[in-house]
Amino acid sequence: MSDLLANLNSPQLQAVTLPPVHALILAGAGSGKTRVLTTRIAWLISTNQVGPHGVLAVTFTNKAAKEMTARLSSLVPINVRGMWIGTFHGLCNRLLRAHFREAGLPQTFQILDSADQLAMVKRLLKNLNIDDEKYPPRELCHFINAHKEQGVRAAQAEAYDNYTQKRVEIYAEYENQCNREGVCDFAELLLRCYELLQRNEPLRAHYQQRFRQILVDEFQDTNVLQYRWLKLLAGGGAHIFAVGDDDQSIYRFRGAEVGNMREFERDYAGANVIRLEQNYRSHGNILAAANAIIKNNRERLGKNLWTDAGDGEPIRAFEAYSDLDEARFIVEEIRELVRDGISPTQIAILYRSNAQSRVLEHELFTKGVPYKVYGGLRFFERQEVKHALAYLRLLGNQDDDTAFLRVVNFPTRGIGARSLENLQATAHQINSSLYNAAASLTGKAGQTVGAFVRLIETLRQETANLPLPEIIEHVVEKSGLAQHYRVEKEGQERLENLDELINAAATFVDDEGAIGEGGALASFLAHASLEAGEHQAGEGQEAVQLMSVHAAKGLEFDVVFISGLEQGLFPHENSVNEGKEGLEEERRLMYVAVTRARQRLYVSCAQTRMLHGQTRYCMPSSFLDEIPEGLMRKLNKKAESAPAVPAFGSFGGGYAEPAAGGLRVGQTVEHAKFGLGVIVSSEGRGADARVQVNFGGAGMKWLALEYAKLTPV
DNA sequence: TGGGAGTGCTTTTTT
DNA sequence: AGCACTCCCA
Repeated sequence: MSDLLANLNSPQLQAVTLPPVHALILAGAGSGKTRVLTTRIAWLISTNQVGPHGVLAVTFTNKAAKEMTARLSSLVPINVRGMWIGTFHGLCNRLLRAHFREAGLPQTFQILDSADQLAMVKRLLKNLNIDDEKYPPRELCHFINAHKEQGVRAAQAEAYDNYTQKRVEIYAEYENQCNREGVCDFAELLLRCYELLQRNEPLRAHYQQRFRQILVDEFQDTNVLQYRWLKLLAGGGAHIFAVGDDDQSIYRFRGAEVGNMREFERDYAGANVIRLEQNYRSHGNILAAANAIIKNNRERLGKNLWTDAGDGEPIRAFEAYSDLDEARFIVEEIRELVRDGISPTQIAILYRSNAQSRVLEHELFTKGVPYKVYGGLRFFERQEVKHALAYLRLLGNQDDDTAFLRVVNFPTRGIGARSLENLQATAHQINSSLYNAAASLTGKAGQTVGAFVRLIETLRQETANLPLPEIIEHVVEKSGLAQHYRVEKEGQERLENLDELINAAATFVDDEGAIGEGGALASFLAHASLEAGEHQAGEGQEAVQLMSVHAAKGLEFDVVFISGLEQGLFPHENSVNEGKEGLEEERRLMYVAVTRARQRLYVSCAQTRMLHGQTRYCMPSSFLDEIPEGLMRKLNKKAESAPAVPAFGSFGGGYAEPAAGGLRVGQTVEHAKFGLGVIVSSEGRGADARVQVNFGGAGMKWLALEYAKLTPV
């Protein structure tokens, strides 16, 4: 016990040893959040205030859930296996599997990932003869998800105009289709689970009695429905221990509701609020910069991080001529750091958008620096893996039209668009799944599709009673997938991934041991949908880490480079256009980026950047101005290296003479209304001369030189 | 049926 | 620039 609580600081200790009450822990970056959370659980269990059985711990990512489980089992000698520690989606899935009948789902219901959802919406639009230009499928997905995340079904959705009315109708059709097929999208898992508990009194009472202590990680990322779900579960007198940091809320764009933190304080008026403000991660200058930046946000619960680690090094700032120049600078610094003995794994390059990684990768590759990029395509999202999974899904649930369409003609077996149109029409008529409609099909289509259905039947018979990995092996082989990739020119890697899928299944069976409701296949498929990533190869490799700022949340490194700090990129113009809220979210993102660094932080920007195949001229990010000068050391090159900025008119209008007043492309200018901007291009001459100016936040403008007053800066 | 050419989009991302 | 998607022709 004393071991458990040793080395906690006073607020941490206070949080961990609170009596069973509602509590909100405002945990700043690097303040020992995960430690407090896990120690709290361990303390509650080891002091017999709750059994492992009575704990419900919720996280957002599988990684966080795994880490919590691992740490917990090292803290207390209990079997953490059966404990309810997981992601919102994972836990809801578990609950729905256990009570599939009450939830109105087939036992082997399958989970649609975002790509599956999009495919289904597209299919629906086609069937309903709706113009997908007027109703873009992506927007519809967002519309549907946003409603579900607010707990709103199509039947309750409000529409004040015809356009929205139509979207609600599509939403309703989508719900029907999902029900017909017996599939759930991600948001559905939560909503379905919530409704089940709300509607089913005995079930609710059961879980309310069971979970006495509910702990939530990253509470600032919860959406409306998730918070309601928590409140519902806690409704029988359980206590909620919520840990979060409003300053690190960076998922508003996907429905996260920072307001939940204030709401929590209001809903549980007696809740204890404890602030963890001592940072154990970063040196003083880095922390001071982070604090100075986040201070500019108005909507905050208030919190100021401090450290007793000393000031440390100044923040290094670099303004490059171009993105390539910036990449060169970063890679040069890294090579020096590595020569000085810093481990490459302790060096991270962060960027706002994934597209920025390209230049950096190129430069790292050229200089022979090993690196690893996080983000991008995940294992279970690869096409060959999705194909294999689609066959497996059909074995488990033949009504899964998405899976059906994915593989009915892959590898090709002579089933063309014509046949499928017929099939879909028939299915629509007799209100059945495509699979079942196949029997009613006549002619050539009937034969080819019939052969496919028989293939699935045969596979089902042949694999019944086989262990999971062998099922997959058999299906991959007999479906023709393996042969297809064997023949394909670039198929080798895909074949390897299919082997890897079989391995993943073997590992899954070993790890999970117990087979959940609906058998090994169903639970493996759920696992594949819910845990699309984490399958990172070469984890322990000595490589520099490249990732988006979002992906870096929760991680820390000795040395961090924040690249591309340019107005319009970071903060991103799309966010800035969303107004104050958008800008504040970008600022929180910057805060997250800065607080990843332990010892040394670099911030850099470029005057020009290739974006979407075009050169853009940029101004330094306003966030750079928010870092106090005294904390920074500027490392800019001397002017001797030739500026990458072309002279005025060297492209665009073909205007050879420099314009009056020393204006040229790349020149920073000031405008009375739009503020500071950079000249991007020019056209015309004399009285017709116009320049295009990037004003960052105020946008891109064409201005006539004769009228607009532009002062060179 | 399937490949090649043409078209359009492009912030962040977990589940 | 790069990628996904569509369309059209052999």
